[in-house]
Order: sequence, then C-alpha cells, then structure tokens
Amino acid sequence: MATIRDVAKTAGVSIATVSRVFNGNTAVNEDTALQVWAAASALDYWPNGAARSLTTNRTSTLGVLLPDLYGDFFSEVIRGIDQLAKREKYQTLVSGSHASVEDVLAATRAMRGRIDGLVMMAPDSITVESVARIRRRLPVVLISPPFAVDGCSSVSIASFSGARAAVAHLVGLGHREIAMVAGPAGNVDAEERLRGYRRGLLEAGIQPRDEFVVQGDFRESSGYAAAAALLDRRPRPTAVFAANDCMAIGLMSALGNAGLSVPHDVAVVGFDNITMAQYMRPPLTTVHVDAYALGQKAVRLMLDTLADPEGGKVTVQTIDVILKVRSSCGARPAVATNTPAGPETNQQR
Amino acid sequence: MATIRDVAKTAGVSIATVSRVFNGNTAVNEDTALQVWAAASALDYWPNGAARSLTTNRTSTLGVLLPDLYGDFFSEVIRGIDQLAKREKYQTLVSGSHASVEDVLAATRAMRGRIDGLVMMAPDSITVESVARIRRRLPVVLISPPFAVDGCSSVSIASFSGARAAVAHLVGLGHREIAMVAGPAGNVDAEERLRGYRRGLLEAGIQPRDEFVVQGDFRESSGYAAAAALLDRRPRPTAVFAANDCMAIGLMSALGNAGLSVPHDVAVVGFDNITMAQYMRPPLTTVHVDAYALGQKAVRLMLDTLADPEGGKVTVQTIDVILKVRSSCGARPAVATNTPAGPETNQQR
DNA sequence: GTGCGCCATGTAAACGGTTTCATAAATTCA
DNA sequence: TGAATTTATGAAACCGTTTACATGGCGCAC
Repeated sequence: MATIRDVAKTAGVSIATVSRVFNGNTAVNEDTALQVWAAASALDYWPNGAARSLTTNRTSTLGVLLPDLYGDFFSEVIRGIDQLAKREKYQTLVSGSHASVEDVLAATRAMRGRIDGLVMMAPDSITVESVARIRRRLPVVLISPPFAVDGCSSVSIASFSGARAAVAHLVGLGHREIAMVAGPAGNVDAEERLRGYRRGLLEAGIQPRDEFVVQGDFRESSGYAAAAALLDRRPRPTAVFAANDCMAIGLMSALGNAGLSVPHDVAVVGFDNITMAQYMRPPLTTVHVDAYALGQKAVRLMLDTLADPEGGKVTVQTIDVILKVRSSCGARPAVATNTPAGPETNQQR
Repeated sequence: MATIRDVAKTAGVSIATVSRVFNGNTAVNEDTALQVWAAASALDYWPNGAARSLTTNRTSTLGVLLPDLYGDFFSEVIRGIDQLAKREKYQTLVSGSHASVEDVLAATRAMRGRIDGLVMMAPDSITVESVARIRRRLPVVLISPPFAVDGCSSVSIASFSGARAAVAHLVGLGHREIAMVAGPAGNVDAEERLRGYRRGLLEAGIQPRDEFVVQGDFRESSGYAAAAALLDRRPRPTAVFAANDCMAIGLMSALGNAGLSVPHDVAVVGFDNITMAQYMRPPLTTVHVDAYALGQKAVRLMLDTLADPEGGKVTVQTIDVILKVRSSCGARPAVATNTPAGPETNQQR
C-alpha cells in the first residue's frame, strides 16, 4: 500500500508537495503537479482517509441511525439520505435496528471519530438527556423526534394534519362511525395520527369514542387482528382509518376473509403510501408521505449545521403530506381500472 | 473532546495504560483499571476511531457498493448485510447508485483507509480488470458478478435453475406457447434467466422462438410495454415468464387493460418474490429469492476472507431459489382467498 | 542475601496524512 | 541594480491512538 512518502520519493518532491497537489488549495507548479500525479497513478496511490481525518478533524462521513432497515419506508429514507450525501461528497455510515437507548449510545460510541454528524431516527424510548449527550460531541439532526433538543435541527412528518385530512375525507363521504387502528403507544407519529383522528372527528361534530380506537403496532398482523375487535363494536364502524398502510392492508385482508367488501361495507384509509398501496384491490386510499424527501431534508439540515459550526441556527421542518384518494375509501368506484404503467411506480429489479 | 491524554492525566496513569484498559488484552491492575474507567466516564471519553485505525490498520467497517438503493430487493440485501455486520461488530459504509465503472472506482477511492473490505454488487458494465485492481488493495466479495475474479469470493442467485423451474411449471400446466419478458442485456441474472427459460423449453421438447422473447429493463413500464408486443404474436402466447416481478406486474396491468384475464387468458410468472407479489390480484406466482440471505452470505464470506488474510481461499456460493406458486399461473383458482395475516409478511411502518 | 523472572506500568516510536513556518528562487518595481 | 514582494517548496510539528521495548518493584528459590 503506497503512502504519501512513496509518492514523494518517486516524484522527487517532499510529502508536503504531494499533499498540496491532492488537496488543490495551495499553488503548486504545474510541472511538479504533473509529476506527482504520474507517480501517484503509477503507485495507485490515494490519501488514506483515516489519516486524513485525524489531522483535519473532518471525515466527510455522515452517520445514519435508524430503528430498522425494513420495508419501503426506511428504504426510501435511506435512498434520499444517500443520494444527497453522495452529491455533496459525503459518505454514509448506516446502522439499523436500534431498539433501545443503550443500543443507540453504543452505536454512536462506535462511530466516534468516524463521522462529522449524525442523522438519527431514534427509537421511541429515547430520552432528551441521551440525545443531548450525543449532541455535545456531534452535530445531530433528528427525524420525527418525540421532543425538541437544544441545538438539533429536525424534520418531522405532518402526521397530525394528514390524519385529520383523512378523517375529514371520510366524513365528507358521509361516514359518522369512523374507527381507528392506532400505532404503537409512545411513537410520536402514531400519537399525532391519533390526535389528528380525534380532531378530525370533533371538527365534524362527532364525539370520538374510545372503543373505536384499537391499538396496533404498525405491523400488518396487528391490522388483521384489529378487524375482529372492530367488527364487534355496536354501532359497527362504517369506516376505518389505520395509522399506517401495513395495518390497513392487514385490516383489508381480514375484512375480506370476514366476507365484507371494501369499501362497500367498510371504507379503509391508510397512511404512508407505500408502493404496495396502489396495487391492493381495491387500491388503498392513503396519506402520502414522501420518505425520499424526508431523508434528503434531513441531510440538507445536517449540511447547514455543518456549514455553520456552533452557529446555533436550529431549524425545525415538517414534511407535508397529501391525501391520495384511491378506491378503498369509496370515493371512486371499487372496480378500479388497472393502473397504467409508469406513473405511480418504477421500481427496479 | 477528551483524548486519551486527558483520561491518563485525570486517572494519574500513562496513556499506554489507558489504551490497555480500553483494549483489554494486556493485564492491568484492577484498581488502576477502575480509576481509568472512572476518569473516562467522567470525561465521556471513547477512543477515536480514525486514530485507532491508523495504527492498527483495521477499521471495523465494511464498504457496501450497490448499483441502486431502490426497492424491495436492495433494501433486503442491505438489511441482511447490516444485521450480520452489526452482530460481528462491524459498521457498514453504504453507497448506492453507481452506474458506471468510473463511479465505482471513485467510490472505492473515497473509501480508502476507511474500510476493511468491500461487498459489491457491481454495475453490469464492470470489467474484470477494475475489480482486480480494487482487489489488489482490499478484500472484495462480489454479489451476482458477471465473471469470476481472482481472490474474490462471490455469491450468486440461482437464476438459471429458477427460470428453468418456472418454465417447467408452466409446461406442466399444459402451456406450449410460453413467452418471456427478458431483463436488460448485459445483466448476468437477466441472461441466466433467459438461458434457463430456453433450457426449460428444450427440456419439454419445445423449440424456443426468438419472437417470443421481448427485451425489458427490469422496470414495470417495460413489462407493461411488452404486453402489446406479445399480444401481436401468432400463435399468441398462453403464458409469459417475466425476468422479474416488477415487469410481471407491469405486464399483468397491461393485460388487464387489454381485457384479458390472468391466468385464464394468459398465465404469468415472475421472479424475485418482492413483497408486492403476494398482494397482486391474482397473487403473482414467482421464483422466490431470499435477498436477506444474499446479503448475509456476502458478509459471511467477507468475514471468512478477513479472518484468513491472504489465505487465498475463495468461495463461490449460490443462493437457492424456490418456485412460489400462487394464482397468476393458473395452478390454483384465480379467485384466491385473501392472504391470512402474518405468514407472508410482517413489514413495519 | 543475591539473582532471576514476572507483573504492572511508563516511554517513545510509529501510523499517514495536513499545515505552519521558514527559506530559496523568481519576479516586480523604483 | 538592489530592495521588496511573490511563488514554490521543504522541514517539522501535530492529530490520537497502539505497541515494542525499557524499567522498576516484588516474590521466590537457592
């Protein structure tokens, strides 16, 4: 493995000159530079990243911490992060499945000295204190955080307004008995969506009932299970809003098995607009979340923080969501035409 | 930011002792160690990764290069990689969207000194020479490579046998006019699946016809477009094998729009078994590829390579695939019962 | 009681770069 | 032509670790 010294010797210059050629900020004689390039190329030399970050105190790497790497949603977030980071000449050190606070702290410790900043979607159980502690050593940007942290920019999903819009839409279609499959307790977005659901009802002059809210965990199986509970309720709900698409899909599956037709017997609305949503029969009406933009915005905020060291400028952003009306809510005929190719998806492989 | 020197001073020992405490391989007096831990914790100290890798020449980081980060398939590969890497105390430096050889070389350059090994799914246009050049400085494990490279272990998908099985299954259902929507030229898996398709036909005593093969690009829109071409053929195919699920989905969509029923008028079989496949109506018969296992195996091979430095033991593995029969092929009634919750999926959020 | 070995610890030299500062050569200007 | 300035380069310090080697104290056998 050739080092800067080897290149210097081959090119007949000092290591300082080689360094200057590779960094390009200080003037170097053109001929000299050419010789250095030639030597470097002959030896297949490229500066060692670790050594470089040791002196410069910069790594050109962003840490990314996610609770999971599973499924459409996170996959898109990562893609957004990776793409912008790459464009800005940053690498991404990714780590998934951090269930506990201890996990998160261990992961950030392991990253110490390897990253310039941390983009984090923390587990629900995270505490302000832990994040503040990480923030003391590193710029941190939070995705969908349960609380504000001094010095941390963050980007959230407009869960509240999305849920409210979903409910308002159902109300507009004539529904009064609207149930909800909620997400896991402690999860910010789950709670915001629940809050939005209640607000939506109130705004329509409908009193929310506790027995119309069934607790789920964002997974399909919990949506499936929720159906049984909801079908027992009297009066029986004529519409169900699920806190995410996976649960909505499980719910629809269970409703179908119970011999009920969606949306005729029960209307269903989800949240997230994962790729699958449009392929359901009937296609799922849902609240669209641009996960790719979410990832991109997080990186953008990180770059801002990095550019303005200790500037203390903290930005709190929200990703807007929009109701994507398909057939599962009954607004359009249940027998939908097949989606034409292209417009809604272009997944590869 | 506290350094090892600060800790040494606070604990009243030398930096060597602190280092020993943190590495735990050399004996240190228990009381001394306790003092060091106390000092470290008080100062919130943890060894700087860059400095450490500079001396040890190890980074505990694996580089991951993928052509894209989009969709179910890659998302699962990454998850498999991340999970095993994490368990083995490695971090993962991920980079997606590398379309050209130049891109790949630039990415590996940028990773120099930051990773111990590289797990790579190279773009189709990659050359043996480029990979060999990377291999000269780093352990490399290839995913689905178009060729063997000296010193590189690799893991491939059993595309050939999967395709053959898919065709055999269609033949078994009585089909003789079986068409194919092929993947992009130059892609190994696409070509292997085409080869398997042809072999499957020959084994059934059917002469493959070139006009029954329509070129696609793995994207849904190309599957959609392929339908028109195939419906013009005389005799008209009674079954179509698509080189991946996305194209199969596009194809089904187009067939539906053309007023044809799947599987009654045309049977369809895909490849990959992406999450969506089971939700199609009719649910898509496809060749299941365990992308998660693919990622895991790649890391396992990398760990082997790393453990046996210059041992030269090169392993070439294949991920077995298995035909997942659902309804789109006509083997089961097209009016499928809805999937019960859980068994086939458990996606979160 | 002397010598030997072992254990715990400290000293200092790497590791591969960047960057400050000094210096020599080349250029400008009066 | 000589001083002043600019330009190109080199020498050396430094970044935060690990680790080979040195050292000193202590227990043990003879």
